[in-house]
This record gives sequence, C-alpha cells and structure tokens, in this order.
Amino acid sequence: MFRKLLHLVRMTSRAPPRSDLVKLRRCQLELAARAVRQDALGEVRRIAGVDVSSSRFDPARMVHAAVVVLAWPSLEPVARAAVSLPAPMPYITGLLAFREVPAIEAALAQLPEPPDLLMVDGQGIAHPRRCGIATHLGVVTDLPSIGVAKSRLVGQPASPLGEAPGAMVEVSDRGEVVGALLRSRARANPLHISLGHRVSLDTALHWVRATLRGRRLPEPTRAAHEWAGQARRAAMAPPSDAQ
DNA sequence: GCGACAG
DNA sequence: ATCTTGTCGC
Repeated sequence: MFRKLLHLVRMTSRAPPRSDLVKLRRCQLELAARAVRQDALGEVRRIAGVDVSSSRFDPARMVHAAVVVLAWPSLEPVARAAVSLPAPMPYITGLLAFREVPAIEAALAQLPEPPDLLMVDGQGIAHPRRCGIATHLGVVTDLPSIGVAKSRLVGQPASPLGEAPGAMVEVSDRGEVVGALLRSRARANPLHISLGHRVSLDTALHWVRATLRGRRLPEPTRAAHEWAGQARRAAMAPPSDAQ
C-alpha cells in the first residue's frame, strides 16, 4: 500500500509536493496501528543489523542498504547482503523510512533465510506518528525489530541520564513512554532505544546491551554501518581498469 | 511566529 | 548521512 505512494514520488527523488507528504504521513498512521508493542518473537539465533549509506556528492542520489546477520551468542557474521537503489526522495525529518526502506527490503530478500530480529539505525515508535524506520520496516516485513538511534527525534527523558555505563532512563512523548536512553559506554552520548515491532522495550534494551561488546554501538549496527559504507564506496569508485 | 528536527 | 589522520586521555 505504501509502495503505491512511493511510486508517486519515485520519478523525481526531489522533494515531493506537499499533498504527497500528507499521504505519506497518513500511511505512517496506518502502519503504526499495525505495530505490535509486546514480545512476539521466537528464540533469537540470528540478529540482523541494518543500515543505509549515501553521499550528497553522488549525482545519481543512490541509497546503499546493507544487512549483516550475526549469530547469537557468538556474534560472528553468518550472512550479509547489500542493495543499491536510486533514492525515492530526499531525507525529510519524520519520513526517513520512505527513503531507505525499499533498498533495505531488497537486501533482506537476498538473505538465504530471514533473521530472527532486526536492529535498525533509527527510531522505532519514538516518532511523531509512532512510525519510525524500525517500526515501518518491522511492520512491512513482519519481523521483530528494534530502533537504535544515535540522536533524538521526539520525547523527553524522565530524569537526567546517569553518567555510569549501563545507566538507562525512559523517554516519554505526549504522555506516552516511547523509548529509553541508554548510556552504552562511559563518556559517550547515549543511545536512543525504542521498540519497533513485536518486541517490548525491555526486550529491546536486553538485546542492545547483550550485543554491545563494551562499545557505544551494538555489534549488529556497527557491522551494518561498516558494510553499507563499503557498498557505497564500491559503487562510487572510479571504473577499475582490471582486465 | 519560533524552535526542533532519526539518517 | 558525509568530508577525514592523528591525537589526547582514561
């Protein structure tokens, strides 16, 4: 359904007309209504990190989506995929998913089997319409998903976040708990964790903490970021003269 | 009108 | 998001 909306703006990759933005926001309300905010996931053996890379210097305006699947508990990569597509539209605050999800879905489709859990670079329900990219992706794929963002979109912490590693505080927006801040590492800016789909906030925090390895970003996110960057540089590299 | 604003 | 190596500090 949202795929038809994308078609409206696909021809340009420039800013969609205002009337289309209204439709995209309505679409988010429908997706958000389908998001499951409780645990509805099986045994977690394969965790997928998801990320997208792009460059403002790219005249083709491509988005490069990468998925890296890590085995639990070894956290060793067992599968990876990357897909590059023309950006359907520019980045617009609150509408990130419409820019990035199509390429991510294509990358997920290349995996030999679907992962048990998605860690997405961005917000879940911590979004003005409770439909950040983690929720959007989770609902359209019906896979359990967690939002791991590096900065804030909406919401306020219940109290100042402690300095100690592991410190956590809930974040609320318009009277609703939508996520949490997590001090994943000492002296580092906190992670913004929110549930995406079929995962509770507690379970989301559990899996983020379980995959940190003492660093700021969880391993699935780190690996996907690295892979997406490699995919972009490979696609943008000058033509090789290897014969 | 002003300020905020994932990637 | 991206441009980018070394460097300072726990």
